[in-house]
Amino acid sequence: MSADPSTRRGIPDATVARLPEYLRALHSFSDDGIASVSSEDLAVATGVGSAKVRKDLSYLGSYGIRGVGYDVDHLAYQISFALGLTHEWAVAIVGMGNLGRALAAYRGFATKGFRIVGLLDQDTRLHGQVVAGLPVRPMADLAGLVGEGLAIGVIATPAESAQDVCDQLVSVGVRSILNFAPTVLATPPSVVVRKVDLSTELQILAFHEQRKAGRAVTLAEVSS
Amino acid sequence: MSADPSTRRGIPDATVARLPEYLRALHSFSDDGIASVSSEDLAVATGVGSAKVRKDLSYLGSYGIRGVGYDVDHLAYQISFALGLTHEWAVAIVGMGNLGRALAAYRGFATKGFRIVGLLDQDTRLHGQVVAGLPVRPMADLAGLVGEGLAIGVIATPAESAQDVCDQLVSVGVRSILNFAPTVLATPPSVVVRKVDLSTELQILAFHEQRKAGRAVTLAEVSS
DNA sequence: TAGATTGTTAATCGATTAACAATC
DNA sequence: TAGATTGTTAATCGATTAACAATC
Repeated sequence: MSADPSTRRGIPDATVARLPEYLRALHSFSDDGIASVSSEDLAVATGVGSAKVRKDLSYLGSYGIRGVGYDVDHLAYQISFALGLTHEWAVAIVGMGNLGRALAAYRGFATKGFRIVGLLDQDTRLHGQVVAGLPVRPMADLAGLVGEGLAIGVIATPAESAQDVCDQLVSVGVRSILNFAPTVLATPPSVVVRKVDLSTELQILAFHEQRKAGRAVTLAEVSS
Repeated sequence: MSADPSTRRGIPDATVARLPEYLRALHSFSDDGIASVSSEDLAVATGVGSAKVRKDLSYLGSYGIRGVGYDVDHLAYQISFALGLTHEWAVAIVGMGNLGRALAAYRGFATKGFRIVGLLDQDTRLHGQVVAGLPVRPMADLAGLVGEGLAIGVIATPAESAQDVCDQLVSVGVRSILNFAPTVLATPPSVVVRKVDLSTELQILAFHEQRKAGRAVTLAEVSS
């Protein structure tokens, strides 16, 4: 039984990355007044494949009912619990350029259980400026924020200062970092870094686009 | 020999996703005046593991020299070629909210071979407004942009309008889409969609943070 | 030649998928 | 009971890794 707590640890990374997607779909079903869904319903809503949905959910425990499906609200709660979303997480954003300001203004965080508790920048000229209702603060305020529960740091600085900022986050005890700067960060193994890189995403699309263009040329040649 | 053109197709997805990272490292080496690097040098710069670096590069061909390493500029060119970055790609951004504006202002695109050729929004009140030097245009202008070479569409709208915008992009012939809206897009199989979701990233970090917090509690209990 | 480093092999690991017994 | 759908198994697939022969 994978509901056994002793085997409940060790949810595969690929599964963890899909859990937020299922959660979003479940919230949407709940908003539509749908109380129960099958793995096939979730598959259609997330584009994931019903066998994979069932396998993923089985890592959390046995929360479905054979012949019936999954209770929408109960499953949503179980996924939230597994992801650690049953309490709020405090987030700080470092780097108040265009991207940092956009992130600070983004409403999606609050509704998902993340609270922005600090906006920071190394540029003293920005200190005190109000962005999305919060004052921009100096890096020296980091330690105090950690005392207030800061758990996750978001780096939205240029590449050049990202490692320095990362070191400061790590030194005050932040162990989860979301990095938007286009650079690889060196951190101790205890720190988890996830990276979002806009140029990398476009480059991967370019690779596929080029392959499609290549095929189109081949077809054009064949048909001429 | 994997340099054989007949086997050069079919670079694994995981490898494609790492090629931009190698390319960035190589540009950095080149800027520092370094002409030749080993797979170990690239491993350190990218955090990837030298065996994986060599395996990844072997899918492109045999561009290294045994006992010596890789010529920085030549390897950078080969990766650029494989990714389809030897010519410019035209990009349109749809959705001129905070995020869309930040993306429009981002300098990183231009230096990587992507040119923003259009900013669009469904809101008529924004039309004509100038963002990052370009006027915001109505969705009806999309078809014309495709005629001018538009290849990649970036969706930076709220979730509610993302599918509609996506359908419009697909209908005019855009087959590569980068989606920042927190929703799953339905597209024909010929369209490649990549998704960047800020909330999902934070939720994955929350999962790991929670596991660490759980361990810390256990340790605290043991040591008390 | 001696030392260094690639490119490739083969073993291992982790993720996906189809099928179906269990069971509501 | 008959129909539906889960949870799990086992096969398959793809990615990672260590080791080393090839070779500069």
